[in-house]
Amino acid sequence: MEFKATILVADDEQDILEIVKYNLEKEGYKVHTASNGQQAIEVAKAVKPNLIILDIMMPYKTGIEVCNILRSQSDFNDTLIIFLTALNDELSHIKGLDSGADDYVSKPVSPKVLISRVNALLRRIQKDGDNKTVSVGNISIDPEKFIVRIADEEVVLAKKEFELLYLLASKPGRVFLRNEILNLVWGTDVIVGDRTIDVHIRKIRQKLGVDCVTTVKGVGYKFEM
Amino acid sequence: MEFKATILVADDEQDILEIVKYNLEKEGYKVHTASNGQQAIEVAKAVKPNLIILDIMMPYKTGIEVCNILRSQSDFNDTLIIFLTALNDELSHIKGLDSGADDYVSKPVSPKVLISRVNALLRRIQKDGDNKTVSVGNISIDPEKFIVRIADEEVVLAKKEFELLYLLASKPGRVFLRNEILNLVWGTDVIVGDRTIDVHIRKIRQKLGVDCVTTVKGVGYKFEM
DNA sequence: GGCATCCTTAACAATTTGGTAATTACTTTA
DNA sequence: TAAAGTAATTACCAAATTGTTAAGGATGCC
Repeated sequence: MEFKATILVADDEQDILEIVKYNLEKEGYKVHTASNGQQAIEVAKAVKPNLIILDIMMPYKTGIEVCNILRSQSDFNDTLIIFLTALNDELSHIKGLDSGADDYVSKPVSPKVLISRVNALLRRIQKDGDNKTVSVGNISIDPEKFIVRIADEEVVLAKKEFELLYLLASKPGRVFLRNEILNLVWGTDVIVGDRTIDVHIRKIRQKLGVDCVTTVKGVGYKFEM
Repeated sequence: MEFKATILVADDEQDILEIVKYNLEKEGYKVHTASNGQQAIEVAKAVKPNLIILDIMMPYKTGIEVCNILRSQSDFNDTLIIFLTALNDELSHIKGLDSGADDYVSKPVSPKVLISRVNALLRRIQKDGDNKTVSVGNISIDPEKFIVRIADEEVVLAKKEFELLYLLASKPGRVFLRNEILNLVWGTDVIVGDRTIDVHIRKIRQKLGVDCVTTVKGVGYKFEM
């Protein structure tokens, strides 16, 4: 993955949008922006960000409304939400958090502090074992060297095949839904047909020779020995 | 679960300790306390809290030190840490978060806001336990791996069978009306005949081999050993 | 440019599944 | 005990899902 995470920033003040965007990008995040509530929802649906920084007082829909709408959709269960707002009273603070947000930050705030808070939240959901070699049974998968070994025998996989296998093997036994696979291997912005997954799975099975990828009909695939 | 979660509060000011403890308990949390850094570590190891509220300036060990020590132990990977401190400068704020804490709150803070923040953090963690393995007797049902085990023997169920069994087993002993089953497994917008449930129940019983799904005539079905 | 490899898609085959109907068996009630 | 209501069983078929193959465009390498 190229970016650490994808973040959507929604604020109706252009200045703030730019400052925040600049600082987040400097930190290695992929940043999208929206300048009102309605737009925030649209962009969120389109790019499925990992985290959303929301102003509260915005035209069309307030941040609170946006938060409520997103929280009511299971697609956004894992999406972190930070309110970044000039509203500094206790009640807003509590209302913001209780509406399902993960953090509430009052303006003005230094970019550094904001970044630290973003990092802190994302740290929690960051995938463990990011670039580590996975070993299951006599199969080992090394994402750094891009090598798969079966009983010390080297197997050459193409990029997508490798990524797919690595994903499945990163949590042996766990079933990955077709949707999850699409999101995690292909990304949310690429649209590929369902057969594509099958074909790659087939190539993996073919090349590995060992039957270690199991189909769970109607659900997805899993890796197991 | 008796308590919503277990929380450790560490502060050297007795007043604060009591106020925070009182408010957290009112909210349904199990609360332990410590009045210095060293003690905080000991209590943490003893009770394995879900969340720790740490003052920074404490005798023996500062909150930052406590945080670093705990974060270096894998036992406390999932333990949430909130700094609650009078240090209000930007640098402390950043240092606190970057040392691995999940939130940083400056004193003075209203108990309500603190509670909201605690709730917000714990909400995240508890969501993870969403699809968790259900175990009753020697049967375990793991929705992540999509596996049913009876005394370590793996049983393969089809999707609908699995969903149905998982529903029943999620509340052992509780009777699910046919209507409930239809709504929860098939959804409200799908219309299927009554016999359909029977047939799936039958397949489950057949595949499991153990008689753990009981018919309650005229009412519905329940799971029990 | 020519060649090889990779990714994706389309088309079709193979398989699994989920649902229904028909029949039988069981329970409850009158 | 008969009748009515409810559930179990069986077998079958349609729909959904996945497997397989082949082909074309894209990309990179020599």
